[in-house]
Amino acid sequence: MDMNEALMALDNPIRRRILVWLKDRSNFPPPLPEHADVDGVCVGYIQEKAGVSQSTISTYMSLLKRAGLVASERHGRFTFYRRNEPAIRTFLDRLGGEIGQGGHSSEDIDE
Amino acid sequence: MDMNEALMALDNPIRRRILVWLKDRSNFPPPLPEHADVDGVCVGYIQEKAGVSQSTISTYMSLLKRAGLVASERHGRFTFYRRNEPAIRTFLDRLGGEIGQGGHSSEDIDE
DNA sequence: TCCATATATCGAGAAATAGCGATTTATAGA
DNA sequence: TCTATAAATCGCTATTTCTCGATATATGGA
Repeated sequence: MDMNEALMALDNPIRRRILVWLKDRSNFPPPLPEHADVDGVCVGYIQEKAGVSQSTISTYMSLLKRAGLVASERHGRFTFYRRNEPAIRTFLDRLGGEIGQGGHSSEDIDE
Repeated sequence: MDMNEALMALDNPIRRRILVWLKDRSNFPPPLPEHADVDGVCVGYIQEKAGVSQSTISTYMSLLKRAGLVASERHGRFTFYRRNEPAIRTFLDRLGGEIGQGGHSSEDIDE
């Protein structure tokens, strides 16, 4: 969990919205029957909702994944992305611990 | 409180550290006697601890201030910066509300 | 008024990011 | 094997950010 990468990934309204959308699958079209049990949303659906190009959405999802905020799973030709809840919680906890009120050492901030 | 600006300001280890340093004045040299009662730290001390140029620290503090995360107060030739605790709390609350687990609408995210 | 000092602002070059279309890769199915 | 499709990667230009030194501004004191 690289705080810089996570903050960078989140410094974009569309990428933040994607994280929010992924909370609830009802934000997306129903999955193909064969994927009814897969946990996550395929890139195409996210792209459609975000309204950016295919290459841009792929880059966005890579950034979110590199930051650890989402996880991906490939099923056939489709890549499904889902929130990485423990990582998101860790990120929020660490950010709050660092910059929030209360004692915390700045030594914990990695370059 | 512009979330984008705040996240951008925080996507830099030195700026995050400054916010942490400002929690505790013992991180800085003792104030001039005449400023013993002033709440905040003057730019020069922050610059010295951060180890960046004078113009850079001024820019850093402007970014943090523009994001609302710090407030400033001028006393004579000195500008004192201090944490804006309510704003920091608001920022963390909003970020947690948005991207944290639990129901929240993505409509709340401003472009 | 004149000077010293603290900070802000300006201007610039380097580096990073944004977003796109084109291309490549991987996979399912005919 | 060949084709179609989903997604990733590449290459590009425009924009933004980074960081600095130089300059400007403001203020207190001689």
